[in-house]
Amino acid sequence: MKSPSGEIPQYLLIKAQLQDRIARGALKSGDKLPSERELCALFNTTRVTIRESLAQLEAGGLIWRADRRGWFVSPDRLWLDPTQNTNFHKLCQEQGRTPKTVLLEGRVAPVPVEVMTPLALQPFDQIYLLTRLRYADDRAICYCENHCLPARVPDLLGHDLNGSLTEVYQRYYDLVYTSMHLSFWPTAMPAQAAAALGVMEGRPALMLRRLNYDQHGRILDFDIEYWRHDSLRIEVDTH
Amino acid sequence: MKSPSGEIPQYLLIKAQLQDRIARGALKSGDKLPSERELCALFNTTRVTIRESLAQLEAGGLIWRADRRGWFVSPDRLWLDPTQNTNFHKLCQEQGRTPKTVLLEGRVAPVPVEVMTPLALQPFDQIYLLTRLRYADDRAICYCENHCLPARVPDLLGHDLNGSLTEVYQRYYDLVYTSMHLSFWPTAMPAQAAAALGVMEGRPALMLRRLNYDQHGRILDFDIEYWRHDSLRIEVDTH
DNA sequence: CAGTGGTCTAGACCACCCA
DNA sequence: GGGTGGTCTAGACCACTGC
Repeated sequence: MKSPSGEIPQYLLIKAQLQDRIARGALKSGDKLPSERELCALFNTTRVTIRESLAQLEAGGLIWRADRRGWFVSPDRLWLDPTQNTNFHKLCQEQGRTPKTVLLEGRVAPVPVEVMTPLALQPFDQIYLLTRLRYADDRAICYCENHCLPARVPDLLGHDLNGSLTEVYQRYYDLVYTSMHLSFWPTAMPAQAAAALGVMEGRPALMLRRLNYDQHGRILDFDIEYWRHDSLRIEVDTH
Repeated sequence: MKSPSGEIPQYLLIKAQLQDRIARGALKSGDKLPSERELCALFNTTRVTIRESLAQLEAGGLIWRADRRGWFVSPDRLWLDPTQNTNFHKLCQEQGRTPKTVLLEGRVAPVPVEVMTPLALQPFDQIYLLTRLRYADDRAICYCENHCLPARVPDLLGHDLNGSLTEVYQRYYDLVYTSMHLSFWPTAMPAQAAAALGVMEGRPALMLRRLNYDQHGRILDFDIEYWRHDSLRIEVDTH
């Protein structure tokens, strides 16, 4: 059955029907959608078409896919005011979610080129590179690389980095995030972040870069974060 | 030719090659890519596979499609600090781009539900609804709906709204944008915005909502903007 | 092991754009 | 009118998941 000329394409009709079921609560946050082949049978079409509908719902942040496990209805977005110096754990708790941060790797590394300029370093300077994964309600939603200056936080790797970095800074180094320069834009999920988050490489993501300053106005560290694009809403208040 | 087991899929290899050509400048901003069928021949594969590669490059903001005209290399992103009260025209000029704003429609309308609460209105209150399209270098990049309060700006529709709204507010009503509450997240392009921007419905987009206040701290208006997701970078400085 | 999603083939027809 | 992208069909094989 072709979509006749001038009409709305099938995949948009299917998308609308699925969207409707989600809006009406017939499919709730966390629910698994029927398998692609079941959807094919339901809507009497082929997988290519079904997958076009699913991809659009994914782009809209209504559903997400767990690699090879199927499609699920997305939970509500976490929201974040980047100008407030709150940390991830507090944020989650205020919004009724259960936070978790896991250190994937912590090591000394030469400064990556794209981080060199913001951190005002030379090509072969060394930094602490922390790779961490953030969860809300046991769903991995953010892959995070912290580039920290050994001059500011000597022996950083000796501490437990599975929690809030803010608190480690404050407790052991007497350093407080005070201001920052933040930039972000939609991008494609890079391979490493994709693998850690269990999403597919190249799918839409939200990239966030943050250059942090301490209470003395000195550069403190530089973060690069990749968020699942359905998991975050940014709120800024200039009052 | 199948991608043998355990190897990198073809579409990622093709994506990488195209990405490489763009990075090396063999394909420059604004250039048109070869047609999909030519790419099929070049990489010895089918359109489904090629289109997967192109979709990923699009998701990453490296290329964009002009409906039924082909694929083009994206220009650099405009950047915007939402906490600075600058307007679109100044922004473009500072970044060496040629701005243009076109009024698509201006009319009195009942307040849409999702705008009612932020504007502190009642269900059947009326507003001025402006629908505008913003261009940088003759490429439509932002579809914008302004919901303005008749109480603040009586007779707004009597003025020329093809330029900066900021300036109209200031010149004729002595009102200045002073603070705002801003929220945004990645979403799918809705039908109306898609049609105006000449992109396809459902493709990734960046949605931005802004509640503006005047110099007296009163609510002034509410904007909903849809940006091509490859055209904007947000920068916030909390110094 | 049955079924899933991930990837891919080799076509097709259509509306629309541009020359 | 030839070529483009937009949509769709009807299959296929694979690696992996979950039972």
